Amino acid sequence: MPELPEVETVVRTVAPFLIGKRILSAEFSSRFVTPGNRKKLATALVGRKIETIRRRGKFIVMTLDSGTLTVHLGMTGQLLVEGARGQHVHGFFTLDDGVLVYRDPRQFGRIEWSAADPPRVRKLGPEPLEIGPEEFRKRLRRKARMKALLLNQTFLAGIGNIYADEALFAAGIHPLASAARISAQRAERLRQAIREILSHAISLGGSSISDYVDARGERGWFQVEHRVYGREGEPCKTCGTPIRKILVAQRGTHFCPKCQKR
DNA sequence: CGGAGCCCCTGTAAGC
DNA sequence: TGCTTACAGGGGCTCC
Repeated sequence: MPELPEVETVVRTVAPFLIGKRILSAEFSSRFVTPGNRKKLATALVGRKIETIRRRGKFIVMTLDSGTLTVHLGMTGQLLVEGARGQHVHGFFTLDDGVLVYRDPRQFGRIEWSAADPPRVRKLGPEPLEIGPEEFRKRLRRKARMKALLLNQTFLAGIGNIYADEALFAAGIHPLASAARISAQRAERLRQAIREILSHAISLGGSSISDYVDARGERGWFQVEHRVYGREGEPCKTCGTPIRKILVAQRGTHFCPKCQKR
């Protein structure tokens, strides 16, 4: 499931192939990935030149010579610099040099074209790798439970289920802890943990749990360093206590009941 | 505003 | 073995 480190890796691996390229034609086949008039969208993109590409939260934002193309990978989306039309391919771009393929078995991803950054990008909270201690503490003054807050993209942009669980473990915070009651010290520990975990995950090309690969089709390696995510019943790497899994905000939530007290 | 609950989707795995 | 059901989850939505 692509979160900040995976999307960052996709952007880094796709950028060298895309910058300066022109879209000769585009085809879209999913009414979920590309809601609205798909033919119109395809036509609008013909002849457009890709000028910049960046990550914002879990979004891939491409500036074209006219308009902005925004891609969200959802759960199983892949942006590939080579490939062919086939099963689960819902976006196919012919460029003046090569092709760009959007593949997404579950179709939770979205591709949209707009004049500027779309509202859901504008609503995003700060980048977790950029936020400072004071702004972070200020944003924690909320009643929400920590796990739910970390998943909230208007709080911080880019953290999903895996990195929320990993960061809370690293900071010794129980997922059900109330955000507003986190001490200043522990809040700063959490901010640092988020930074370290996301940076480390980026350096390992992200986490490949099911079908995540970067734009070249390469898997990431951070999954082998997960301390809690996907480790229900296995011993905590710090204290040996079996990792527990509960449901918080409709998401599977993994934590160590001894290292993460409420 | 918070949060529960549901929905979109399909591959995989568990249950019968 | 083969069918059915549960589950995985990002994010948008409604409702309280």
